[in-house]
Amino acid sequence: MTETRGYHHGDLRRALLTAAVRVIEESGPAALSLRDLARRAGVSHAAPAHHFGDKSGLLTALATEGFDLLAEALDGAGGDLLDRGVAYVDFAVRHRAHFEVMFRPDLYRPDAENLVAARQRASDALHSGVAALPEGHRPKAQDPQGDALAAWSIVHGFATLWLSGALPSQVGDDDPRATARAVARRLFPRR
Amino acid sequence: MTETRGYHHGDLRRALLTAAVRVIEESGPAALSLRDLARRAGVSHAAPAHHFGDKSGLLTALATEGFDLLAEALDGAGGDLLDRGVAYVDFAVRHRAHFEVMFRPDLYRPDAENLVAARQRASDALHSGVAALPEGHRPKAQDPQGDALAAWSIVHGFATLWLSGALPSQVGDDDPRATARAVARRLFPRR
DNA sequence: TGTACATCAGTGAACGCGCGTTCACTGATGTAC
DNA sequence: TGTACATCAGTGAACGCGCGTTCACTGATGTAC
Repeated sequence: MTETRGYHHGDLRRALLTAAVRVIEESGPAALSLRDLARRAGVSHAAPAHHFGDKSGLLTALATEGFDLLAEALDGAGGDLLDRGVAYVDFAVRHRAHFEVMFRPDLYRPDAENLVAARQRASDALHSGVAALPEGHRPKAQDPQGDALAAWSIVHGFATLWLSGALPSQVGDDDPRATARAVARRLFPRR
Repeated sequence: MTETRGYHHGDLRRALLTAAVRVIEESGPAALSLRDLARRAGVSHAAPAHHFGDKSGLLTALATEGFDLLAEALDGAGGDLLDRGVAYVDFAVRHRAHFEVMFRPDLYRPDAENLVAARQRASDALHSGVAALPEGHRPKAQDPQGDALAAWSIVHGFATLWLSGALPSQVGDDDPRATARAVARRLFPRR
């Protein structure tokens, strides 16, 4: 399993981020420690500081990556608002570690340059979906801002509830995407 | 400030819960430590164990209280589904510490008897709102389960986004209730 | 093709800290008679 | 009204643990000439 390696790791930065995702998926962000990540990467406990400085540096990198992945996922979902909503939920489910960190700005440095840029890209992707709606398909043509907020709320809420395990066990257990679609569709009855 | 007290505290259990709410509001649940709570309550660090056993015992009590407060808030909001949705958001904003803990079952013991009962009461309150909708006011009369899930998702999503500070700064800063109402209304265009 | 040197990545020992938990204890309170 | 006793709430000392951070170091890599 463990490949022998020389003094240098090769891609420790990546390895630490991957290990962090694993830990967060298993036990949540609170369980994260740099020493543990170093252990998992097979490296001395002081090594992580080299790449991230400290814990919040690592989480800033993770959140940044998350916002970029989200922007990609939304843009890759096409122009249909419903598809984009489903893509949002799908992202949250498949990248739950990133997702959890992204929406806990107390865990990282929300003013970091890279992070701000990535968050903006995700925000643009989120709003361009609503803006691209053909006339007559919007719930209320007068208020695209409000439309976007409502759409964001419903998919974010579903994703959050699903991830926290708050939903009754029969609901969307095996296929959150289909349930998410059914839920989001209620916002846009004309579709 | 500090009242002199004898050997016995009087209501240490309550004092510890109140201190926990304060800490969580300031720094999140991860920052919680029994020793710190004991310090804030002016009591020796071993005292909390007497009332809650351990940290997850304390958080179980906090979550239980939260579900009960939520059930009360929903039932007190009357029969209008929109009012109930707003009450949900209002609860989250005014009891953010409870709210945050409630939806992180990894922090407490989700199988504790009192907790299960309180959660059930909250769940009943949540669904009775939808069931009470007069015919014709439901978004889809065929699927009240789906209606409830959609309604829950949109208010939960808005509350979560608002609490995490993810919303652009102009949105609902001073009055989340009004914004929540506008958002939730989109689910029920007939109202 | 070889050598010298700068730079970078990772090491390992050491530190101090706050934490949870345990345990024998003591002070206060309530109740039985 | 008083006394004896059980119960309960809180104490304080002690323990072992994992953590973050610092620091002088060493091994590996790349580049200039």
